[in-house]
Amino acid sequence: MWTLSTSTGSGYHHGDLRAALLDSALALLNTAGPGELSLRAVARHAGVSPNAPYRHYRDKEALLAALATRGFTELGERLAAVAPGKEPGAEVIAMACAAVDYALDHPGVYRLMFGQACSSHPDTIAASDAAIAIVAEHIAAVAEPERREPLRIGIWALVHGLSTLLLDERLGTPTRAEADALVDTVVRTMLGAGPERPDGGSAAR
Amino acid sequence: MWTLSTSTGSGYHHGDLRAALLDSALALLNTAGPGELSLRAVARHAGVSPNAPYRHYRDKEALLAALATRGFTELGERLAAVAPGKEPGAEVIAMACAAVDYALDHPGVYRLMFGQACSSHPDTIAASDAAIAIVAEHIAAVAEPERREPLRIGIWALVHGLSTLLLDERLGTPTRAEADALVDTVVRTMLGAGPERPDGGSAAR
DNA sequence: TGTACATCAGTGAACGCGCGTTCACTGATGTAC
DNA sequence: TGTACATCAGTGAACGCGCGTTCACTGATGTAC
Repeated sequence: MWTLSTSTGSGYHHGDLRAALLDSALALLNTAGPGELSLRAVARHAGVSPNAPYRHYRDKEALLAALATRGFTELGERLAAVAPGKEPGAEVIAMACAAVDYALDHPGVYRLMFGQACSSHPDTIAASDAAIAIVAEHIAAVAEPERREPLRIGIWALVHGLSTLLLDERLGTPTRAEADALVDTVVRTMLGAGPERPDGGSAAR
Repeated sequence: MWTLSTSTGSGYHHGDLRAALLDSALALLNTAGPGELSLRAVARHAGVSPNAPYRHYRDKEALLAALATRGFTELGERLAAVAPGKEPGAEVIAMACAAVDYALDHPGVYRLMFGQACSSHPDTIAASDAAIAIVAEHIAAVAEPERREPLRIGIWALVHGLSTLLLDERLGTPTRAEADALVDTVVRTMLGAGPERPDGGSAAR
């Protein structure tokens, strides 16, 4: 049985090239940025001839869009998985940290997701909107109505800014733990929460 | 008199190719992102043969580094030009807006400045540090010492995030005036200032 | 002032490269009888 | 159960392209005498 070939199964000639190509692209993207990524290199990495990808993706752009879509879906899952904190403000801070963590875990995909290239594909946009909605939902629970929209955008921008500055090594070259601590401190400070966190302690707003 | 050929003068064969190439690169960069920019295209735009640039820049990277350096210098000038507001917090907000404005005025160069490519060249780093120092200086006048560092990074990240989200049309496609208003509101909200600004009015912290 | 010469900014042709994509194909898999 | 056939995932060669960079050169400018 072979329905529409998602990442399950390992059947035919290669197995599941469609998924393998996505994995290869992800791996290569974490080495060089999108734009430097070539379809031929993806095929090479998957151990397949340069034109094999065309069996599964209409062109290079389609493969990148699929990868970006997967990225937004995974990011959304991480955001949704943030455990509800004791105080509502703590959740927002945890989500901010989770988002930066995602960027640090998948630098290449993150750059692709927020780059210029992939704003077009409808699937990607849908996945992106879903991730944003999760954040918006949590903010709605924390802030009075007229501050929600600017807060949502501001937090999104803060997180995105921290992610890209860290990825591009504009904030030095901290270890992962140092980066996490930095993000926590910066987000708490910006949101007006106490600068320290004696374990689950004093939260925002 | 021809000292070391900065952007002055219009003398020899072309005039001042060194500066003209920078201008061409800037113009092209605002159309396509860095990475898509080719040295040949820059030469073409400047009306010159493909190898003429090598007379003035060692290679493509050197030209991009020079452009990024110029970008950071101009950004620094804008930041330094922010008129002192009545209240100290207002200055920081004005600088944030000025920085986003710079990004919107020079999308291509901005992307180059903060992209992965140009973190290496010493001149670029120096110009970048100078711009950051200006912001740090103003923040020092506003916040108590232990909050300065996270505030500096947070504001930098917020501004950078807003800039890139706007440039990549992740916040819709606002007009310039709408974008300016959005930035003002978001920055004020994030910094805990009043959401409205009845002209030079209620400022931050 | 006039001429020979040095300088050096820009030219034109060429190199080798990797790219995205298309073409006709091959060969393994599954299916009908 | 065995055989002919359809399907379709992947191959190998080739296309035209623009790229960064190097080479030997040309021709305008400035300078020494």
